[in-house]
Amino acid sequence: MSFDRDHVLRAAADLLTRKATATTEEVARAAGISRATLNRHFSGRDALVRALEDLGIAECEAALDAARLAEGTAEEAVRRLVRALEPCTSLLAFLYSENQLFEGEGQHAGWSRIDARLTELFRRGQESGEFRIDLSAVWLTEALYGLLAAGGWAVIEGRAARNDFTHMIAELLLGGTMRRDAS
Amino acid sequence: MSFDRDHVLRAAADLLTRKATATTEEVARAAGISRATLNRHFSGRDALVRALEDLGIAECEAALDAARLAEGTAEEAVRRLVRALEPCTSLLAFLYSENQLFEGEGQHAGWSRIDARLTELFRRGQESGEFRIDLSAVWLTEALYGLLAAGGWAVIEGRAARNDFTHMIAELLLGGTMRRDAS
DNA sequence: CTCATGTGAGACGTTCATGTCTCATTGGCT
DNA sequence: AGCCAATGAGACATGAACGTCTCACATGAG
Repeated sequence: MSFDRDHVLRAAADLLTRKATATTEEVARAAGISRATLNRHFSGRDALVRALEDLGIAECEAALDAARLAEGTAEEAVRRLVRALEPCTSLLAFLYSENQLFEGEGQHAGWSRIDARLTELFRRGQESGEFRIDLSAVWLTEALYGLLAAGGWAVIEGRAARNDFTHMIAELLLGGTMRRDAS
Repeated sequence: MSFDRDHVLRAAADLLTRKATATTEEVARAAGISRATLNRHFSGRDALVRALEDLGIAECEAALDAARLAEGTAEEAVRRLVRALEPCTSLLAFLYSENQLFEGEGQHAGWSRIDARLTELFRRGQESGEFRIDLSAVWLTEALYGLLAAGGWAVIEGRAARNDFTHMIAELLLGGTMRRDAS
């Protein structure tokens, strides 16, 4: 009966990922609480979305830590990264589209930190000679976001299996569509 | 002074891509007409979005035709495809996120046709031995959408140059991040 | 010139999401 | 048992977006 903030945030993320325009009443119902209680703990819809953003950033940074991006080859690091990011994909997909939904308004500083760490990973791969240099590290970061969101939605809508998620994204991002003749 | 339907649709697409929640008044102002006139020609916001969807589908199918997906190698076809799709990327990005915004509601039959043609292209590449078969053709289609949207937004927000668009997307989709040792 | 069509500006009513408030009830703690 | 804090249900007011309508004006055709 006691208010479970984390549970509410996860339920909200699940619903809003499927339907970004859901009303606060729908969010409350999905979380199993009343609209009044939702407003008691999050002063307004904006505050809820911001809390979701904070949660997403925290999970994302935790995933980056767990993936140990600086260790081993960049290729291995990217694989670990995608695997670590998989659990928070739906939240990421929601926040990704939410960011496109509105104009500038200055984005959360956390995203800049995450962007920087991802870009650094791709840059490391380029400097070590593993990754090609004709695709900028910034673009590779953007592409990773896009593929994560696309994969997340494909899974949600049943066009892809959740088990394939990590493989699909990591393989496409690293190896591309073309068949490799020789290793 | 005479009403230019096509011009209005393009202005609406440009604005809505940047700000999907724009008001009908903002859309009208962006198109240089009054809100009343906008409502005279499109009975409601839904009708406008549907018209945008029809336009996007038509342009997309025209691009598929122009790319001659059945000719040459699948790789060449994909490159022609990305190049042909580039002009309507912003419209595609808007419709892509718009589709995720709402639940099912049955999607336009045009998208199914386009999906089928794209999937067929990737399947052809797999059967000819050009493309790897551990990534399903359906997923490659989804990934293409995701990369197009990511690229479109990156260009809009100035994180990537429009000139690089075709190269960025086609190269990443086909070749991936990893450097090729031998051709 | 005259008239008709189409447009812009603005007012108006409606709908809907939202935030706040009240009040009865519940569940836990002493 | 008795008390306190938190919750759920519902009413209420507010504001925004929308669709419709009216009226004045302009442009083009006859």
